[in-house]
Amino acid sequence: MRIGELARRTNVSERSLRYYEKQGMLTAERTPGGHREYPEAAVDRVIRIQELFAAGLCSEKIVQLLPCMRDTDGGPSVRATPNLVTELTAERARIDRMIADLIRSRDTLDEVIEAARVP
Amino acid sequence: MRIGELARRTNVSERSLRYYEKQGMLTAERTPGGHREYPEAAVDRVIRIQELFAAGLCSEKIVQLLPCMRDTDGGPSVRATPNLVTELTAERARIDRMIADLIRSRDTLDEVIEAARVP
DNA sequence: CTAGAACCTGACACCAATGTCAGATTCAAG
DNA sequence: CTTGAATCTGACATTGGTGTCAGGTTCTAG
Repeated sequence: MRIGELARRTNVSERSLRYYEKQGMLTAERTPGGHREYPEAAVDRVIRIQELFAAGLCSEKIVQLLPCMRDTDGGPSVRATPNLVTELTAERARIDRMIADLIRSRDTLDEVIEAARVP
Repeated sequence: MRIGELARRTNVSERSLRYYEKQGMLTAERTPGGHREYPEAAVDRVIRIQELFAAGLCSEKIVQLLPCMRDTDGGPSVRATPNLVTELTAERARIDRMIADLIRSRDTLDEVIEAARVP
């Protein structure tokens, strides 16, 4: 598929898709004229990338991580180096703290919302 | 307490504390010479602010939200307006999605970490 | 009184993903 | 072939919280 369709299906702007490519997180074949041609699996990949961004990983980490992920198409996955594992473990801890924070904030919002609802 | 101690105790830079004040999220008495003097409750407040930032709320929303929060010192809290409640409800939904995303990303990391650990 | 630590304001820089625009090229349908 | 939609590259702007520096003032221990 081409970039327009990928953008529509993933809800990610074309701008961002090109950015992902430049960062090495996403690759595409090219038509003779130079237009990008994506495989079906790109949809899942882009969604994964977005999730990882949302989790606070920078593109550099994601670049390292992606080849180690079991893609939905079951492609062969690279084994993470010990060094990468260390980094990812730290990221995991950070994500845990993030989730805890979010839950506290959600509780705070719930309190305020509830207090406004009931006299 | 003064800004240095507050910064140390909350792990938030003095720079950020001054910024919070300028945005109207944090107030402080002033000494005759102009130095900020914070009450003990400021510690909790700053931590709350950080959590809300981490949850993706912008300072403007936080400004509206703060007076509606039951402070740890049990101060009188303002009732959220219906309009604010609507906005906060949307934020709450966003936080829920965020948590779901984070959990998926954490699972992804776990998979990669586990795959690297076991041959 | 004094020295050094702490604080003040204001300004500029940064980050990293994304938005946006311009001008040129390619694609696909008629 | 033509034409309009889609895509290309490259450049500049934005965002919002934070870092950092400069130059000056205030505080406090001795």
